[in-house]
Formats: sequence, structure tokens, C-alpha cells
Amino acid sequence: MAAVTLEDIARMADVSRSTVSRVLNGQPNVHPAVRQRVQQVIEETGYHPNVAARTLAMQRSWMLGLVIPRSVSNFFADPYFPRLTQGIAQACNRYHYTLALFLLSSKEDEENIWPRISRKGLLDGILIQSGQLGDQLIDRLADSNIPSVIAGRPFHVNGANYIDVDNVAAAKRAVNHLIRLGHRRIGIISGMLLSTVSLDRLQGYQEALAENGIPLDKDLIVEGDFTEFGGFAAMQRLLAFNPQAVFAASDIMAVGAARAIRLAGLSVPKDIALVGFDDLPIASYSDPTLTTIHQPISEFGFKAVELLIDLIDSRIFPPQHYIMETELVIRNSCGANQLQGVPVNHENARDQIATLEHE
Amino acid sequence: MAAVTLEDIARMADVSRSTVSRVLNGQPNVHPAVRQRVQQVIEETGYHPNVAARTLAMQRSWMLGLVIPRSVSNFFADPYFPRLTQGIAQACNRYHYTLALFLLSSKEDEENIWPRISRKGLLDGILIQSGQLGDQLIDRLADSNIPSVIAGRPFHVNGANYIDVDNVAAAKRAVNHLIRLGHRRIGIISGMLLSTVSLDRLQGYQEALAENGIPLDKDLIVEGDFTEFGGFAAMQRLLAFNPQAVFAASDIMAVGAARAIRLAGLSVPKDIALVGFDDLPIASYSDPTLTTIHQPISEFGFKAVELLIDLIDSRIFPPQHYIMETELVIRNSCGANQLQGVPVNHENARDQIATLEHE
DNA sequence: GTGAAAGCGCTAACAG
DNA sequence: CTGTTAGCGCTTTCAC
Repeated sequence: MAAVTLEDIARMADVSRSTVSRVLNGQPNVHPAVRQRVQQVIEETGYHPNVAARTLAMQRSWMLGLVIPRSVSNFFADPYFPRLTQGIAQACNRYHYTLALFLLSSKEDEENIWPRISRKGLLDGILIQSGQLGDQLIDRLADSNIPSVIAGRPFHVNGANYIDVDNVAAAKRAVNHLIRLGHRRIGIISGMLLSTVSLDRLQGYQEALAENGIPLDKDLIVEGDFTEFGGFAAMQRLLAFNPQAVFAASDIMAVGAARAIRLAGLSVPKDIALVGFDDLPIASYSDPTLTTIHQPISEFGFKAVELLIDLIDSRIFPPQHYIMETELVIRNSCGANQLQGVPVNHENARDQIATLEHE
Repeated sequence: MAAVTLEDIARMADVSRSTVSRVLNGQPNVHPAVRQRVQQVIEETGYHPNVAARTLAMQRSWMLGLVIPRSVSNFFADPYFPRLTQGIAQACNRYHYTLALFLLSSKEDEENIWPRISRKGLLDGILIQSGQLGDQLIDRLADSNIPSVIAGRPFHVNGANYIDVDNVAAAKRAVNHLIRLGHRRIGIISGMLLSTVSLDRLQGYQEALAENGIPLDKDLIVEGDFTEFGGFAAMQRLLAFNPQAVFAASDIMAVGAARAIRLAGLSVPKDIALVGFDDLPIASYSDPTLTTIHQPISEFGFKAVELLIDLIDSRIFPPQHYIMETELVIRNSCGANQLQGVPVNHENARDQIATLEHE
């Protein structure tokens, strides 16, 4: 069946192309009877308008691009990204946009990405995952007039639009919690220090210590890479300096850290208290269950798309900076439950959500 | 800067639109000097052809769709999918296709998906992740003449093109390995039995037992759901029936099973031998390291795209059934290394790859 | 080698 | 309310 076109529908319904177009786009000024007739023909033929033609005529593709730079190599290791993608996809479905995924895995991909996404007629807007220092793609995007939103604060803001969670406050909250539990030798397993997320969480850690008069010990700061193994390796280095507690900048790294602790013959939280970040499902399943910072990953992606669409429709204007809040979820790895006399049953542990009082 | 068009380039280079088009598409029959001049203008203006216009004229969008049905709810829990997506994205980059991602998370999404992906002028071909029984999308796709490839054998083949791994042989290999190690009470934690993957792996398990004269014990067959928690829960049920060994249909479930075993005060592999499936990174990191079936996930995605493109270009014709092989990777969870006197060092355990001799 | 002209299938003024 | 008429920006015969 050679593709049926709007012209065919017009002929079959005995009206002009304009009228069919009006019916298609739900415009007024069409006689009910005519509308009815046209709709029936459309139904019968299973006709769907040609996207390319419509895009060309309207100068609007109803397509959004999601760019994952190569520097985000843990796209495949960290469940964070599937969840983020889910939120983004849900929003796209919701607002009738199609999502194009640009996963850059080689240097070549990265070099070719700009011509690909800046081609006219392809994307109405671009969502880009904030990567490491020096993603010049972000600068290019800012220079162009393509609507875009960066997921995660970029290093150089330069009028860019971004959405982020308040990582400083979140990390501070996590570390304050450990301090309140009586710990002073608190280590941190950060993410790669070439990203703003990692730097912000490290800063929150430092601020919490400072505000509580705890001197900074460089030995207790170890750089991880957001992978399970990275957390494991970082913890092994930390162990040499006898931390009483550790704040890991992601749940996945916390799991790796817990493994290293166990391997050293120590136990969580008895010997070392542990707090993670993300609140992925694994936080509830790991042994012991993980006290962690809950961040609304999927909602984050959803909101990013909403911002982008508002930008496209000129309902809002750059620069937009949207920050989302987080929560501390207390489970067993921090030891708070033991202190409070709550029985430690890691199957049914009731999650206790505490929102920090100050800051 | 109002978008520069091919017409502008033509004017600036003082040639016709046809000539610019020829240069753009690397066609012959253009005087070298002219080609040079045109290319320079293109360079200077940073011109990129309008995708929608080109798609409309060529009736080819250079865009592929990846559809993840709602039934594949563990898209977010199982690292399998990010890796698959990576392979698909790499192939798309390689062959200059753009990838559109359709992640269906609600019933509504699922109902609206057909009109969305069958719209003319949007996709040149469709890749669909095989889901549970009754994905009528697959039937519709087969009826239409849109080139498509299903990742994973569908329940009703009906002339559809699909790519799969040899799950029966793989599972058989895993279970045979356990049998060779002397086990007879071997349990299986399968995936959801509404999918061909799970059914095939279960069949491989049954065939291995049958060929070795081991009677089937229904109590040793437990259905999981490809999540860590599912593996944990399934193992807890299995424990009541004292299995000597367990074959888990995914690494993630194997990790959950190991946790249940540990919680019961038993040890892997001393008390219960364990074999997984997938060979995800976690298989090398878990404690003990996981003996598992290696399947080439990323290559699988890559090949799926290649098949799809060949179909689009009519280099091959439906129905196409492409099956990939797997390998058994022996690590520590099966106990083979202890038997062979190989020191069990779960940090540096050298992976031993064994390809089964028969079948 | 190169250009003129006719589409690709749709939207959007502008008349009526 | 409806049809006519121009495009949207590119490819592709077909002449020359």
C-alpha cells in the first residue's frame, strides 16, 4: 500500500487539503458534518500525517535530543542513568515529543556530535547530561540559539540553563547526621573531581566538618569514580586511616565500600558507619540497608524536559537555574537505629525519612 | 542568523541548487574547482542541510526507533539494558543513523505507541525489545512493511526478524558444569515465565538434567523476576529444599541468591554452588566472584542494528533469525576452582573461559 | 559538467 | 466555513 497522503484523504472526502489539515490539527472553522466525514476517511485508511513534511512546513520537529557525553562513562554502571532516562522519556511521552538518544562512546562520536545535533529540522531542543570539565559542547550550545537544558550544573554557566539538585546541602546533611551520631573521624569517597556534582558533595562534607569544628584530614578524602569497584578500592585506601564513619557520594560506591569493610573483617555500622547518596533500590536491599540521601532522579529528568519545552515555547527565558531538594533516609548502615534501640531487621526495616531541620 | 539554506549557498557560490546538492552528497560530475568553491562556502557559513527537507525529498529519515515495551519493567533494574542500548547506539553512530528511544512506562504509552512509530517520515526501521507474551505490537509490525528486528525471540514468530542468543544451549552448559562438579540436587531461579528467554533457559536446565539421568524435582524450580530482590526471595524458597547447587537465570538474581544463602548462615560455594547468567561486571566483583554464562550484550545490540539496516537497504529479506553464541566463565561461586586446587583469591581470580565441548 | 523544473507531503495566509 | 495558492528546503530527473 503506497503511503496514503493528505491529498488522498482530501480527494476521498471530497474536500480541499486545507480542510483535512484543519481537521487533523483540531482547528475550528470546520463544519461538523465535514469534520465527521473527514475523520471517518482518516480512520478507515489508517492515515497518519507524514512527519517530515509537517516538520518542514511548521519548522518544528516535536523531537528532543538527549546527549550523554563520553565523560559520563558510567552510564552503563550506575542505575542512576536508566532512572533519569525514564523520567525524561515519560515527560516526552506526556507532551508528545519524540526522544532522540545520542550516546557518545568514542572520541570520534564526540567530535561528530555537533554537526549531528545542530542540523536544522531535527531537534526542537537539547537535553545534555553535564559531564566533566571542558565539555565544549555546552559552550557551543550556549552560543547557538538552540533551546537547551543541562542536567547538572556545568562548570561554566555562561547563561546556560540547567537543573540540578542541591548537592552541597545534601552532602552536608549526610555528614551532619554522622557527626550527630558521635563520629569525628569521617571519611569521604567522592566521585571524580572533574565534575560539579562531586565537587559540590565534597564541599558539603567540608562545610559540615568546619561548622562542627572538626579539622579537615586530607587522608580521609579519597576520590572514587561512581562505580562499585571504585568504592571498594577507595575504601581500602581509607581503611589505613581508621575512619569511624564514611560518606560515599553514591550508593553504588557505598556498596563497594561495604564490601571492602567486610573483607577487612570489620562490620557496618558497628565498626564503621556508612552513608550513601541516591537512594537507589539497592539501598533498601543491601546488607545492612543503606542510610542515604534520597534524590528524585526520575522527577529530575521529567522536570528537565518541562523546562526545555517551556524554553522552546518561549514561556520562560534563559538563563534558567532550577534546583531540586533532597532528603536524608535513615536505614541501618549509619548505626542510628541501634542507638535508638530500634531492632535491626534488615528485611523489614521501616525507612525513616528525616528532613534536615536547618539549612 | 536566520538559518542558511542550500539556496543561499548556491547564490553565494554562484552555482545552481543542484550543484550544491551534488557536492553535499559527494556525487560525481562536478568540476573540481566548482566543488572546491562550494565546499568553501559551506565551510564558511557552517551550513548543515535541513534534515526534514532531506527526509521529505528522499523518503528516508536515517532514523531508527528502539521500543522498550512496558513489560520490560526491569529496564531500570538490570544493567543488561544500558549495555544493550550502548551497543545499539554505537552501531547507530557508526552507520550515521539517529536513534529514537520509545520507553513505554504506562498503559497509555503502550496504546499510543503504534500511531507514533508508524507515522511516515519518522523512522526507517524499528528495533523492539522482546517482551512478555502478547505484545501485539510485534504482530502489527509484521503486518506492516516497516523493517523491524526484535531483540529476543518473540513468542509468535510469524515471519518476524529477530536476533537472540542460544539460551537453551547456554543454560544447559551452565547446568552441565554443575553436574560435572558432582551436584545432583540442582535448583533453578528462572526469570518471569512469560518470556521466551526464561522459558529457554528453563528448558536448557531440564535438558541437562534429563541427559544426565537426574529426575526433575518441581520444588527446585522457582520463578524469579530478574531483580536482585527476586533472586533473594526465590533463593529463600529454594533453601527449604536443600539444593546442592543453583543456576540463576541472571547475575543480578544470583547476587540476590548469594545474599539469601549468606543470611541463612551458609556459604557459596562450600554449601551451595552458584552459577549466574550474563557476565555483567558485578560477576567479577561479587563475593565470591560469579561463575556465569557470558553473553555478548553490547555486540548483540550492535548486530541487531546491522541486521535492521541490511533489511532497510534490502540486502537481506525477512524472515531473518540470527542466533549468537555464549560462553561459560568459571570463577569462584561454582566451587570448581577449589576442586582443582586453584587458590581462591577473589580479587585477582583469573577468569577461566571454558567453551563447552558438546552441543 | 551544469541548470531548470518538478516534486516530496504538509501548513498557513489570504480570499471568498 | 472552505478552497486556492504559496511556500518549507532538499533531491532528482531531464535537457543542454
